[in-house]
Formats: sequence, structure tokens, C-alpha cells
Amino acid sequence: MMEGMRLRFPPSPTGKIHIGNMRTALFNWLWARKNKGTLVLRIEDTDQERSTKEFEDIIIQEMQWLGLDVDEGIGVGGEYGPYRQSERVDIYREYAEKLLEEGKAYYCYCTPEELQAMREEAARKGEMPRYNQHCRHLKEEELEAYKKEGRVPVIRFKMPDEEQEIIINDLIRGEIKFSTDVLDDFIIFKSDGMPTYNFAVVIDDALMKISQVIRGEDHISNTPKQILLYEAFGFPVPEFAHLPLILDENRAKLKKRSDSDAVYIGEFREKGYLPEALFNFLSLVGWSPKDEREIMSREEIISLFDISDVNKSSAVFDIEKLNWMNGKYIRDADLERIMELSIPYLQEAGLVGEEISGEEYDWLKKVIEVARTGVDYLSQIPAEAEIFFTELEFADKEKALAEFKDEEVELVFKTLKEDLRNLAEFDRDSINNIFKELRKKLPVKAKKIYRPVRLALTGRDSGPELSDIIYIFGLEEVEKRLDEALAMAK
RNA sequence: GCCCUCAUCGUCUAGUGGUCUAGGACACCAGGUUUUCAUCCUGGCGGCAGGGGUUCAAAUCCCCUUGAGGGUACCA
Repeated sequence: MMEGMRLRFPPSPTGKIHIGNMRTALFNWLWARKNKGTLVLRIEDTDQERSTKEFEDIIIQEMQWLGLDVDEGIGVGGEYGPYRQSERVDIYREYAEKLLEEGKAYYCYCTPEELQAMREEAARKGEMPRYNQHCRHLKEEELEAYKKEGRVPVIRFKMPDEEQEIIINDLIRGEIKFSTDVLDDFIIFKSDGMPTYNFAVVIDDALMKISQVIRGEDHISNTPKQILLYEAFGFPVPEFAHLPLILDENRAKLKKRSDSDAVYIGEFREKGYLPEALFNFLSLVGWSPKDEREIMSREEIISLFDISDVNKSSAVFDIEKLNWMNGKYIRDADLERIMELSIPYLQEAGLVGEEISGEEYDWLKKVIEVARTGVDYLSQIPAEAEIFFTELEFADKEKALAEFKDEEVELVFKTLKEDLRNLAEFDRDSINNIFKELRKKLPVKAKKIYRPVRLALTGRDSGPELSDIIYIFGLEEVEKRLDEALAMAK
């Protein structure tokens, strides 16, 4: 087995995976791919209250959707399993025992209520809330007394007696120093028999031979505790890289606040964002290539990416820019693919049936080709394409009527129909030419040509280019609508 | 409160002591694409948080202030 770089993404299945998590996964993935290393997916489900299998499945599904394949771990297997923390409890217990035996940890019988009281007192005194080590030096009979009371203990890790400086050498931030004075004897095993995060993460990363830990900035303050644990076991300490956080528009940690703001990956997928667009966008939050490229393929990003180039400061999630980028990807993508992805939205809107004939498919292709230029994401396609599917409906009938009553309109419509009928080739360019000619040969202002025609055909005063609309509707439908408009005016 | 992190246009960012009257992108504004919205093209608006140092020279280094964020759990 080669001694390559080993990275991991260890989400906790306590909620749907969102933008922030996924960006962490992405950066781990990028760095693993860049270095031909191994990416491990581990599930941290030690919070029995909130962890569910459903959320775990969502994580896997969304990672696949974004194209972040995993080399080892959940869904893949590997020689360092199991990869679900709830299945590793025996391992954690074994290591906790070791600490207990070596006098580096101890049982604590304090109840949550007692702890809460301690914290409140500390707050009142203006001190940092630290565990007062009440159970650290318990005598045998005191221990027995607690046991008899039926108290279930937790296990705490002993902080060194002497003040000690802990230095993190962060790949992104450089040196970060902590004093053990601000740490307390933290819990490594909960009374429910599960290890705490700080304990399990160290055991797993060490046993799974993780060489680099790339995670969110919110973990910086956990790191000194973890380093102490590594040292207590004599494990080699991995390198750390703490990513800047992704903030919402109010500069607070990104999270779901209302139905309207999308933060979960699934929401973006359902709205019709393209995975490669989200991938590209996410790679650019907190990182950028040396040159001024923005639209980049996966391969380009991998080759340009370097963890040490990652920004230190947190970034606001800019949905406007994502929208622009996604729209660009939609316009540049293969049309057939955009069609396949768009059809479900059209079906859901009731615009297209379950069965699509070959003829309908060809027609749909034209419609989507036109509609895609106006959208940020695919679920907007039905609204954009609606005019091609439904009966004519006026957004403002009075306004349209006034427009049709104009004396020049009849001439315009008549000439247009005639020219269209005489067309040798009914295609966009030819149709466009007709309008050019129309403007030359008719004593009418351009506005008086385009507006009434648009209104007569679509009932709206904005939409795709007229030549596209006429091309898609076809001669018969165009004539019909023009005639109807004229009839209305009479 | 205490600990930690961060600080360039509204937003994402380039910038690692002189080439910076600070570059790009999104958004916004204007013009163009024989003229609708959009797309596309061109141009414009707009920023080094403040104060002290260090230096011939500072967006870049140091200190302070301020601001923002994270942590301070038998959550991860």
C-alpha cells in the first residue's frame, strides 16, 4: 500500500447537507485529487438524538450529484472500517480504557444540572466556564457512594497540571497558539455510552491514518483539545487546514432561516442548478486561481487548486453570482442535455405530457433552445416557455387593444403574413430578414412593427426574439393570431 | 465575560514593500447588437476600517483601536 495523502470528509447526519458542508467536502476532494491521495467518507453519528439514516443517504446522494466521488469509507468500504462512528464504539471504549488505566482520564459523576450550576456561577463571577475538577480526585468511598445513587458517569480527559502552550500549524493560517489554561477537563465519553466528537474524531483520524484535516474554521478552538489527545496516545498529529466560513447576507453563519433562502444542496438540485456550475462556484468561495479565470472545468480546478492559497477571511454566499454562473453553464451546455433536464419541469407544470413523440421532441428542442437564454436555473424554463404551449392570453388586454387599433397595424400584419407565406425557407434568418425588409418598405416606425406583432402573438410585451417566436409557432398559428388581433380591433 | 480567527469596491476576489493614480468577476448604470425582457459586446460607477509606528518607499511588516465571525455543551 502506498503512503499517499489521506483526507477525510466526516459529516454528521443531523441535517440535510448544505452549501457550507459541501464546500468543505469539495476542498477535501480537490486536495485529494490534486495529490492523488485518498478521500475517506466517514459518518459521525455519535449524536444519537439527531442522527438519522435519511440524512446520511442525502449526504451520499448529493455528493454523487456534485461529482465528489469517495475512495474509501461509507458506500465504498476499505481496510480501516467500520466508517460509521456508531459502529466503532468498542474501539473508542478500548482507547478510553487505556487513558483511564494510565491515569490520563477519570470518571465524573457530576450531573448536567450540577454542571449547569457551575457554569452559571462562573458566568456570575466573570470567569471562563471550566469544569472545576470536582471528580478528578474522588476517593474510593465517594466513588462508591455515587455509584450507589445510580449515577451514570462520563469520562473526562485530564488537562496537564502545568500550563502548556499548544501550537497549531495551520496550512492556511500559519501558527495558532493556545494555552491549556483556557481548557478544562473535557468529556470524552458521554453517559449514554457514546464518545464525544473531540474524542472520536481523534481516534478515527489516527486509526484511519488521516494525514491532513481540512475542515471549517469553527473547529479551530477544538483543535488544541484534539492535539492533547493525539499526544496522550502517542499518535502522530496530522496537519490542519481551517477553511473560512460561508456567511449569509447578514454576515452570520449560513443556515436556513426562511423557506425562501436556499441553503441545502438538494434545494439547488431541485431548482435546476447544474452540478458543474455549483462545483465551479463553490470552488471560488474562499479560493481563486492565480490568473483571472472564473469559468473552469473540474480538471482545471484540480490542477490549479492549492490548499495553501485558500483565503483566511470568511465569505458571503452570493446567490446572484451563482445565478449568473449557472445561467452561463445552462447556455453553454449541450442542448440535448438541457432538454432532458428541463422536460421534468415542463411536465410538472402540465405543459408537456408523459409521452413525447419524435415530432414533439424536435419542436421542444427549439422551444428550450430559446427559453434557456433567459433563465438562471432550469425550474424557470416553464415560465419562460409558457407562451409556446398555451392559448393566447393578454397580460393587459386594454393596452393590447389600443395598440391593435392603430391604423398602421393592419398594413403591418397583412404585409408580414404575405411575406411569411412567400418564404422559401421558413427559418430564423429568413424571418429576421422579413422584419428588416418590413422596416424599409413600410412607412412605419420600427416600434410600430415589433410591438403590435409581439402583443398579437404572445399577449405580452416582452419575451424571446420575434423571429424565434414565429419560427417556433409556425406559419399557421402566426396567421391565426394576427387575424384574431385584427378582429379584436374591429 | 473569556479564548480564537478575520478585515481590499455592495458581494466574490487579485495583490506577499516600489511595476497600485489598486486588477478581474457578479450586481448596478449607460451605450451598442438595426433597437421589448434576456443573451452577447463596449464603457462607467465603486474599495485598501481608523490611528500610530518601521522604512527612502506600505494595501502589503509591527502595535493599538474598532468592527465582524467562530468557540466557550454529556452537538458535531
